[in-house]
Amino acid sequence: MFSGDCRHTGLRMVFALSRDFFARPALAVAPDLIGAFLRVTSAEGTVVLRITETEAYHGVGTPGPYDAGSHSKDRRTPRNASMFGPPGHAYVYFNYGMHYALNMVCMPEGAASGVLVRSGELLEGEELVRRRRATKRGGPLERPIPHSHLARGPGNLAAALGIERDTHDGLDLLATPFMVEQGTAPRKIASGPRVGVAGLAGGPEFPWRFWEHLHPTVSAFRPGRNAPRS
DNA sequence: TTATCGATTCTCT
DNA sequence: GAGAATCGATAAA
Repeated sequence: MFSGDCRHTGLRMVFALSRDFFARPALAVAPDLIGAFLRVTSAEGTVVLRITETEAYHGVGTPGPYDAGSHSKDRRTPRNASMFGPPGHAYVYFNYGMHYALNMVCMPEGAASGVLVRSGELLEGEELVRRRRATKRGGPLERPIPHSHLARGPGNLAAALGIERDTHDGLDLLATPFMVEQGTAPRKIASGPRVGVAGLAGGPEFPWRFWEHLHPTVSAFRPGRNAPRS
């Protein structure tokens, strides 16, 4: 499923994912993104990580069961507008009063669908990420963050990449400052209920979370309120 | 190992 | 005004 333009960046050949890759339901895209590389550039520098955990969210216009856990389950609002935009763009939202989260928009324009990028393995830019994480915590850390936890969980991943709604919501993922590239295939992909999603949509009927089996960067599972246990 | 709780503010009803 | 696609610390088991 990996395809796209080929170009040279220094010594490395880079295969950017294609627009068509994202023009599918998020449920199909989410497992295919495990192992892909995500590159984000800013004035401070570049961070590259390998995606190890994703979740699919469907909204209006996307085939499949009604997804009550999705921000775009019923209608377009100012917050979720990017989710209805063209595929291969970013949907960034602010949550719990302190965290940003990054989604990759799927399906053709007009239909709402997105993949939440939950965790990644840091490949480049560790020093910058450590600085950003320390800044977010309001000062020097009492204990250094383990390498595998630097982009573990959606809030931490957004902080590691320096992503905020004002600056990144709606931007193209296939152009600077983003770039989503073909990566290295995971050994094994596991799936299960989504994290923190309330009700039936957070239960085993919706195994819409995907991760690389046994990978240390994958975040801990937390059931949502009233989510049925399997 | 698992459970609970506080921090903090946006979004939608 | 209620609840939220979270995180990390601390308490309990």
